[in-house]
Amino acid sequence: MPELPEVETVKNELIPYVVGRRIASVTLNWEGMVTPAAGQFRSRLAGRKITTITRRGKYLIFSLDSGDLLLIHLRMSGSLLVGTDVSSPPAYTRAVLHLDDGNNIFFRDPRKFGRMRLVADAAAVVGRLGPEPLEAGFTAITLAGLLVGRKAPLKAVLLDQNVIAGIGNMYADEALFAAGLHPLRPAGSLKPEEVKRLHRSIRRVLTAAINARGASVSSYVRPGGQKGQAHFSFKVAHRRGEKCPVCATPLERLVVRGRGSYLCPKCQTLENGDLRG
DNA sequence: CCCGGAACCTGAAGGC
DNA sequence: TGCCTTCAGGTTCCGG
Repeated sequence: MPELPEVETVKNELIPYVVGRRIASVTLNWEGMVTPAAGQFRSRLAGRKITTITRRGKYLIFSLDSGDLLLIHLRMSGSLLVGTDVSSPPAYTRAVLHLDDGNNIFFRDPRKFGRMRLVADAAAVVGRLGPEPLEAGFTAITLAGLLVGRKAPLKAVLLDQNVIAGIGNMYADEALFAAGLHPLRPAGSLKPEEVKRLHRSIRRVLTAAINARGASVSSYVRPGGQKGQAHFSFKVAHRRGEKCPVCATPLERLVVRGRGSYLCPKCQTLENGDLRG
């Protein structure tokens, strides 16, 4: 699933193909994925030059010379693929941005969850997102302030995009394991030392995943079609039944707020202040 | 405001 | 082998 490291990788690898190019035209095979409606979406994009691509949380933001912003969210199964052959697009291609140099951006998305929104003001979509966890300003003190007073499970708070932007199910599990914290710990119950460990773990896990070009556990691939490598370094995510790499206890999966959560029951206990991790 | 659950989708995996 | 059910999870919406 595309989370912060996957979206960051897609952004970095799309930039050489896209920045400075014009969108010649747009093909929509699934009109439900765009806002505003298809006609206006196409006409406002046609002929526009893409000046930059940035990322905010799990959103890709294409800046256009018209002042409009194209916000793309890959959700569960989306990927953006670069190619020149329009006659044989990737399977499940829902939209195509045809560029003025013969390249095309294919939005492949088997489950049709992905979305593209064309807006004049990005804040309307991303304005409520929490801080970027890899920015310098995101300190252990920042994190402590976000967790204080919350009774919700730690895992649920990490997944809340309005608290911290970009963490999804896989990296929440990996960060919690690295910090030795149980996903059901009430978020506000962490001691300062535990918050520090969690802060360090979040940044290490996300940085390592970006360096590995993302995790291809599902249908995620990079714009050139290559897979990422980050999942080979996962300690617990999607490894039910395997042994904990630290203590060899069989890993478990439980459901937290409807999300499958992988953990080591020995390294990640519910007891307040257990510093095993 | 907070929480939980359904809905959106469809391929993959598991059960019988 | 094949049909049927369940699972997967990012986000939004709705009810309590």
